[in-house]
Amino acid sequence: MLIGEYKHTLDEKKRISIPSKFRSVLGKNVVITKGLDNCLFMYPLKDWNIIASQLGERSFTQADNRNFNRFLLASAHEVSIDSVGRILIPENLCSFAKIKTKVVFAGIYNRVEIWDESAWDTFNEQVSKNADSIAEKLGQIGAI
Amino acid sequence: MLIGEYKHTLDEKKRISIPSKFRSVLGKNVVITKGLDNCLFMYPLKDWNIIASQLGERSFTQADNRNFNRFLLASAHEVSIDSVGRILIPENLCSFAKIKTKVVFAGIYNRVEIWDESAWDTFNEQVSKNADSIAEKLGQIGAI
DNA sequence: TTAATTGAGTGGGATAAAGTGGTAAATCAA
DNA sequence: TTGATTTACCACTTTATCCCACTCAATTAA
Repeated sequence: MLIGEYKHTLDEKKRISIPSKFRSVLGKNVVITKGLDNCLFMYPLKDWNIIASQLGERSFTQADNRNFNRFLLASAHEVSIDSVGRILIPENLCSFAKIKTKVVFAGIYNRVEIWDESAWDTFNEQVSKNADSIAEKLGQIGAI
Repeated sequence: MLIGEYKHTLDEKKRISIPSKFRSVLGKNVVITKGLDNCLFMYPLKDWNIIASQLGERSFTQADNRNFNRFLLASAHEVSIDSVGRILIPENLCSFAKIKTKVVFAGIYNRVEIWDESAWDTFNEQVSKNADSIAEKLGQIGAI
């Protein structure tokens, strides 16, 4: 399972090392794509394949399907983890997530979220404030 | 699976190189045709044959069928990828998609979309803004 | 407590591949 | 046959990938 929060630095070549705790779960090849709330999602290849095929099988005749697939599938990149545990973050994803040099990896069960540090801090602060009320809402609809 | 976003340049001879990641999936011969939202669709030959036969078998008595088939089937071109991985984009498709020199290839599961760069940027910006709400919609109908 | 060892994170250089531009050969039309 | 257009081939430039080396922190043993 992917849990925990780690801060690493992006080098000049847009390389960044994956937290070592995640490596055994992620395997050799992972997929990175645009996530919601301006972060990036990273999936182990086999989890990604399930998600991608569910999305990809949907008809292109519906505009919502087309657009969401453009968002998630077109921005996805399969990247492989190098011999010392690093990946290359593709240019367009880097700029989407406004990633500079300090990066946060957040393990969220079956995916890893990749955030620019300052964006993470800001977002996290907001969520922390509202965690109580979000929890109540989830409780009401039987989520927890 | 065809995923990822790549920017390439069309040369004077209307040649453009296919992203190398796509080549093994696409094979030697591909079909390009008019796509929705003013882009072009490119399919591996065998996937195209399936789609084309599904469309072709719909009755021509329905005006919508006739028109959609005119749109998709009539504008389709089979093109072959040359020794260094390039294709020629047919003139009429080029002007349909308003392609100038900078071109975006977007891999969307079983097809590749070909966009003029500026058109893609504009469109994508809109989609990114609405990604949250589209995701919620798809989530509600059990897509993800 | 201190030194040694291990593993993780970071940086840089060499090599290979991808992308692009141009020229020569071939095909077709006038 | 000649000119024009298309196809195939070759070459250069840039980008990406791989590999090696160094630093730092943490853990373990003397």
